[in-house]
Amino acid sequence: MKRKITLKQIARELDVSISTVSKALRNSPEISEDTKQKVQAFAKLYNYRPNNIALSLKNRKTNTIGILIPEIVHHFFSKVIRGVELVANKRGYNVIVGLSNESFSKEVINMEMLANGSIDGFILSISKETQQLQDFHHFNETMSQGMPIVMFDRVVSDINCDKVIVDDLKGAKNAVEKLIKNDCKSIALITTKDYVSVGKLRTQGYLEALESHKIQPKAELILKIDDTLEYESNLEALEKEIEQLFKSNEKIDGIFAVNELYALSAMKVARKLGFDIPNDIQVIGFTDGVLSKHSTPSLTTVSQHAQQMGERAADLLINKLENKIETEEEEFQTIVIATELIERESTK
Amino acid sequence: MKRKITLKQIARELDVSISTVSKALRNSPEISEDTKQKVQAFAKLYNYRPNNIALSLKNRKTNTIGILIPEIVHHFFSKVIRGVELVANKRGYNVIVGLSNESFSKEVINMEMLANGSIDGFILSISKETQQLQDFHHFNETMSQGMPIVMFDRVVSDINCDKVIVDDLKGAKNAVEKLIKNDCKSIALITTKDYVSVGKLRTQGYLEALESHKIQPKAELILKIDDTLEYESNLEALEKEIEQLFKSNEKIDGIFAVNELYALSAMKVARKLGFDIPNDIQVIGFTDGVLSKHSTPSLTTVSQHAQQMGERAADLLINKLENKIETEEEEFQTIVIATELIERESTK
DNA sequence: TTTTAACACGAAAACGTTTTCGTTTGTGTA
DNA sequence: TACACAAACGAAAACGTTTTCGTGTTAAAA
Repeated sequence: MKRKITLKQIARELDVSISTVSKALRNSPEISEDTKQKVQAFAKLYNYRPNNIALSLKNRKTNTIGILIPEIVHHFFSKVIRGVELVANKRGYNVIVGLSNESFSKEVINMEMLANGSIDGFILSISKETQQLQDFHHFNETMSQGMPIVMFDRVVSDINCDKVIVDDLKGAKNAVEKLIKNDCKSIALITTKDYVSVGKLRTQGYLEALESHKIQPKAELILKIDDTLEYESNLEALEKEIEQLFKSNEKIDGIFAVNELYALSAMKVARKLGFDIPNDIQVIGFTDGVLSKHSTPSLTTVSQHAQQMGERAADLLINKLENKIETEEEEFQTIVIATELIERESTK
Repeated sequence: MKRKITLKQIARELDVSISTVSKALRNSPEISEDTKQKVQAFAKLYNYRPNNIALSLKNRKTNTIGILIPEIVHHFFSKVIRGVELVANKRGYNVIVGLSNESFSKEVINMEMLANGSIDGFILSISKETQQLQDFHHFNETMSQGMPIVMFDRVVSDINCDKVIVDDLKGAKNAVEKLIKNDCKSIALITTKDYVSVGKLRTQGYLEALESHKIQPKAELILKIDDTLEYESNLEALEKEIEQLFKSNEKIDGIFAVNELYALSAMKVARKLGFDIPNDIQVIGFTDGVLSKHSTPSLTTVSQHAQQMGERAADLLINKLENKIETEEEEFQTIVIATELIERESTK
């Protein structure tokens, strides 16, 4: 087991100085052709590669970006990671992943671990608990130390940093308007409690769509789920709530759900109650998941272009890292990714 | 924007040496109580944290593990990552992610990037292209430089390293035996071409199950899909092939598919042809995906315990990293994770 | 022959730590 | 008084690079 070879070892073997080796390998004109050839040949033979850690220390730059997300077993987030990885790799960066598991403290700890030199900047989406607590000191501290942050999807408007978001409001509005155009008269909304920023915006989109078509929103058609619970393990409870919704509002003929699972559950319950989709009830979800595509009937959804979000976020961050012009009064961008309504079988 | 504070700065401010600061912060008995208090207070005030990169360089240890997988938008792999991250974090390690995108060259490049000091060891699952090419030099080179590797799921038996695998053969055999017990007389297999190691093993499990029940396997009941194509984009082609399978074998009453999508497609086609699941045809898939749980009917599957695989792999790697007893003739383990048949609606 | 300039290379600092091994000071002992 | 010894601290090396700034040698110019 031969350890990796270093400049020092090459220098000793060839009886030259470390500086000479370094320069020879970088093809410096200071070094004679003879020496260059000798050194380069030797380096190739022993498969020399500069040590990244030493480079990072010297350059005070790791060429690594940290991505901090609430959950990785999640179609949306993994697609974002793919986008980030794609451009990061293309631009010579590595990606280090931290998971907050929706917990505030894990988010803070993870940030601190990574902020101590391991990475050059952050791409992150904040945890639910952080959204509830409204405690953002760790973001501010990190940024005040000169480490740039790009937030995506779940962002916090009070913080001054680059952001990549999806147009939740407009996406939701379009979806609901689609239902209205398709002749739905009584459209229910299945959403989350309001502290989830995206849930709130999508709810607002629903309301605006109704309003702009002179439809009076009814409180009993809006079901707000408490999603601090893991959904996967609380499917039955969710389905019960939805069933209740259907039973107390018999005229429901359209459903807009703020995520995939709510939409799927709604379809399942509807079918169980004897409704036909899309003839009796039309359903639209908000997501980028696999379930929508493969469910029966397949689900019409508002696509968020998750991978593109990741790509844009990575480009934003790397641009900032490489243009450190140290211009005081820096400015931050917010990129809004347009949503797209993907029509499938759950709507007419 | 104040940069992170260093030992040197603290030393200068307090008019002591760097060594004293370092020792004071680590509570060395060499330093007087007075000085310790002074230094520690100052450090706390300025939120001093040692620089990870400098530590890595000094200790020749990064406390970071690299995970290299073919694809991240994939339920199985993301669950593995979650497992890895979980124990890595608990044991004080960070996780850096590389994606090969099923490409040999990207796998090699990613390995080389990370092997140059960025990480202490690898957890990986090899790409399809690498499996086809049977070119494993990069693994051998990496290991010969003293960097440990743990392979999971898609492993290569010729390479001597720690491995975490699922008992593909037995899992498949159990599944098929379940179908046999459920009175299936004509069981079809939907699998991949043989170069995919797991596909091959699962096929073998299918054959062994038949054999042990004195059932003669029929070539026409075995459909081998070329999965070099992205499945998602070639769904129709896949469904055509399956439809053909059904039409030329009218007596099929059971299906074992080596992954989720094949199973789902089979169900879809079966329904389209007027079969009832599970009464006319029973279906079992092999996977850990979300689709199985939420499809209608929900799919009986062989679960691979992906997260557990990740956890075991991480423990294996970290143990090796921390027990570097430099005993020549080191030995490698292969951990086999038992599969579990999760019965849902697609079987009786 | 002397001066100059190009050439080829080496020494050393720097990045931020930790740790080993002095060195100084003060105190107690012979 | 001389000596040993502990206490408290500092200098320096080391991890592996890159880069700046010498420095010595040689060949060309004066």
